[in-house]
Amino acid sequence: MYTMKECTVYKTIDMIGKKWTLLILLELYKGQEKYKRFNEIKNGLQDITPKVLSGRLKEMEKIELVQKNVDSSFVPIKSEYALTKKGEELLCVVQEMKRWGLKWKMGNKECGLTTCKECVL
Amino acid sequence: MYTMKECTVYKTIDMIGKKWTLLILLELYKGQEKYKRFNEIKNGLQDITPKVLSGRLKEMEKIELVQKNVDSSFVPIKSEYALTKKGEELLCVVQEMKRWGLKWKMGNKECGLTTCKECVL
DNA sequence: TTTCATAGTATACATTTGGAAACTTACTAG
DNA sequence: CTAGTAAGTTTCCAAATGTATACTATGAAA
Repeated sequence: MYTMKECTVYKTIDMIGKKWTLLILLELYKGQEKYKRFNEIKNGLQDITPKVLSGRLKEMEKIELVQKNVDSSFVPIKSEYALTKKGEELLCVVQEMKRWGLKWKMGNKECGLTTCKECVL
Repeated sequence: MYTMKECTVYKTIDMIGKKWTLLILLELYKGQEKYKRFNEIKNGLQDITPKVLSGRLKEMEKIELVQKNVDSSFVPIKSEYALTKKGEELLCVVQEMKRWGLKWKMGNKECGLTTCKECVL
């Protein structure tokens, strides 16, 4: 018999539906550099606490949305995070959210690009 | 100064990011009838409790994703829910999730249609 | 020697969600 | 009178999640 848990959408939401996950994804996408450091992400997402960010990044690494590189030859140690292909392809979900959010105005002006790497809105 | 809370994506996730919201949306979309009754939705989403469903439907009505009609001439009372235009247009987000979920296989076979109104996967 | 920075971890606590189960109201059917 | 149904509500509890604050290691700089 059919169960909810077999539903693709259900499974997907289960993977990416937690608070911050998609916002971290978007933050990693922004800017011109592929890799971002822990504190860069943290500062971009102002309200996130290191505990939560650290937790989410680990989950995201595990399900292969994010790839982590550690360079311990640096002092202080240098950790970098980037989107994987799988993670990058999730951006279309974020873009649809943005498109929808802009259309059903929530006080924001449209920058014109749902795929803009620069604007913050 | 710029705050996270002004971000369109952030605001959108805040509105629709809670557990069950998108699944209820999808459930309302399924089938041939525009309107669905409380217990139909509940049965479609097996694991949802009436408390949670009731709560989500109210939130969704408030932000105008869902339209509710009550016909109290019926016995027992008849409540029906349908997607609004605003709600319907959120389905593209769900569709992108489905597309992504199918591409990065999670054990499901593709039905071929991300917009299928019938299949459960 | 004290301070600073990075990239977190640890601890304690508060708040938010969600879930299970029983209960409610109104009317109808047997 | 009892049972049943629809559409929830209520209560209580557990788990997930978030927050604040402090702390860690390492080495460089002042």
